[in-house]
Order: sequence, then structure tokens, then C-alpha cells
Amino acid sequence: MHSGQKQELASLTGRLRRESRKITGPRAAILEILRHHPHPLTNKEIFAELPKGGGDLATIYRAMQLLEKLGMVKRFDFGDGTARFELVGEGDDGHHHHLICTRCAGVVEIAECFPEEIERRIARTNGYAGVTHRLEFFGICPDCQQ
Amino acid sequence: MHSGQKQELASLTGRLRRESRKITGPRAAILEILRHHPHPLTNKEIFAELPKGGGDLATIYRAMQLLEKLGMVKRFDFGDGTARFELVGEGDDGHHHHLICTRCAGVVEIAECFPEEIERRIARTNGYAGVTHRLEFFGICPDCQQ
DNA sequence: GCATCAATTGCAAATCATTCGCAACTGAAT
DNA sequence: ATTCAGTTGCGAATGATTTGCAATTGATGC
Repeated sequence: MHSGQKQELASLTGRLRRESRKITGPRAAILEILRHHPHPLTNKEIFAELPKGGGDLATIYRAMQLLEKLGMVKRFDFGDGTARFELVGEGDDGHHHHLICTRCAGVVEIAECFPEEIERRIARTNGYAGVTHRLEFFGICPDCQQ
Repeated sequence: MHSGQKQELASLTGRLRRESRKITGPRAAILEILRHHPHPLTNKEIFAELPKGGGDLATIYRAMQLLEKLGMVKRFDFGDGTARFELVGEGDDGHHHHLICTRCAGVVEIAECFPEEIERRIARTNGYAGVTHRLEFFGICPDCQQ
């Protein structure tokens, strides 16, 4: 998540419970991992962080799908064909963007967002409702510039 | 392409020739199809437009890779795990965005772009070089709103 | 505590988009 | 017409993601 301090695990499990979902070993472990990582993680990366025998890759895929549906994680697409996920703070919608190094894949979180009034104009002009956007920046980070 | 009138096929084949690439049946057919479609097409869609026996899907994948490298087509990512391509006008870099209906997948081309000065500031603030962005809008089109 | 049952997991097989190896083929230049 | 690098068609390999299914396991009520 990007909004600041780590969420309590209790707050996370509470959200699951409210949906009559089970707090299982794999899910708790996944949430723990996400809670400790400030950057978007791929399912494989989460899998690698899991203690051996701590869960199956398919379980992670299913967990992320559920967590995304519940709005607890946000899916990001860096254009490399692999989904990445970040924990979303309660009350937050997790909307933000990233600046990704095309050499080392380093990620920086970006506060700036596409101007709302322009988005509204785009929506109005074309008659579209509920318009949102997906935006990511790419470049070469300081280290990779040599 | 988005910049206006259709390009002459001759101009396209000329660009290939300049790179000592062959103007083969499949490639000519693909360029013809792209020339007649104002919207981003998936490789499968291109394949479907091809006359039966007019080419293999793998050939299309290879052709799009080549055309992208030569800057003749631009790849777009609508976040559904399938690449889409649009012809790029000569002298143009093809940079533009889309507004995609999440119900019917209808696509509208958007002229607006992320403000350059903000992008520059993002690049400078983080020390990144050669910063670009990927931006697409999503919403529900007039027809799909009922 | 313990039974109960839906939710969940592990594992393997199935999908999907995309890439690759390779022998056969074909433009383009001579 | 000859020649050869660039291409194609196939089928097999990848890689990410999904799914079927039987076995397990939280959460709830007693």
C-alpha cells in the first residue's frame, strides 16, 4: 500500500471475516508478505517468500483474485505479462502510479495522477460513464544510467 | 494509425524495403488489414481477417514484432493479456491513448496526453532518464449504459 | 471440546498468448 | 535463371494463469 504505515494484520483478517471468508494459513502468510513489502509483487515473488510448504502457487493466484475482488489488493500491469499486487489501505482505493526502470525493473511510487478535469472532459466528450485510467511511467533509473 | 488518411501501401512496403526486408504475401496482407482498420487489432483478429491460407498465426506474431521494431506499428496493452497493434504514420511516433469500454470493448482514440511538464518533473525528481508513459482510459460507452 | 459443512487447498491437467526450432520456400538482387 | 539471406508453416516449448476434483480445514453451533 502507498498511504503510509503498515496495516494491522487484524484489520486485514477482519475484512476477510466480514465476507465470511476463512483466515487460512496461506492467506495469513500472503497478507503478512504483502504487509512487509512496499512494492507491487508478482505471484511468483510472493510464492518465493512463502515458507516452504506454506502454500501452492495456485492458491496464491486464487487468493489474489479474492483479495482483489474484496478491494484489499490492487493489481498493477507493468506491461511485462505478469500481474503485480499491492496491499490497499482500508478506506483507500489504492489508486496511484509507478515509475519503472526498464533496465533493472526498479519501481518508484508516483504521487502525480492524470488531471481529473481532463479525465472528466474525456468522459463527457465521449459519453462514457465511470471513467478511470491505467497509467505507468517507464524510464532508466539513476543507477542504470551508469 | 490515428493521424488521418490511410497510408499508401507503397509507402509502407518502401519502409520495409529500406531495411532489406522482403515484401512477402503475408506481410502485404497484414499491412493491408492494418491500413483498413482504424483501431488496435490483436494478432488473432488480424489472423481472422487474413484470407484462408493467407498466413500462419506465428507468422503474424513475427511480422508484428518486426513492424514494431521498425516503428511501423505501435503495440498497445489494454490490460487483458492480449497485445494490440495499430499502424503508425511515417514521421509519427504513434503515441496516443484510448478510451476502452469495459462492457463491449469498444475503443475511442483519445487526443489528450499526460502533461509533458509533469512527466518531466517526475523524471527529474527521481533522476530517471528517457521517461515515457503508458496510459489508457476505461469506462462504459454510451450504448452499454443502455 | 466436537460434529458439521461450506470454503479452501494441493496437485495435476488444461488454457491462452506468445515464442522457437527447423526444414522447406521465396523474394530480390545479380 | 541462379543464388542466398530472409521468411514461412508446423508443431513443439514457454510462461502466466485457470480449473477440476478429491482431500482438508476454518468457523459455527451444540
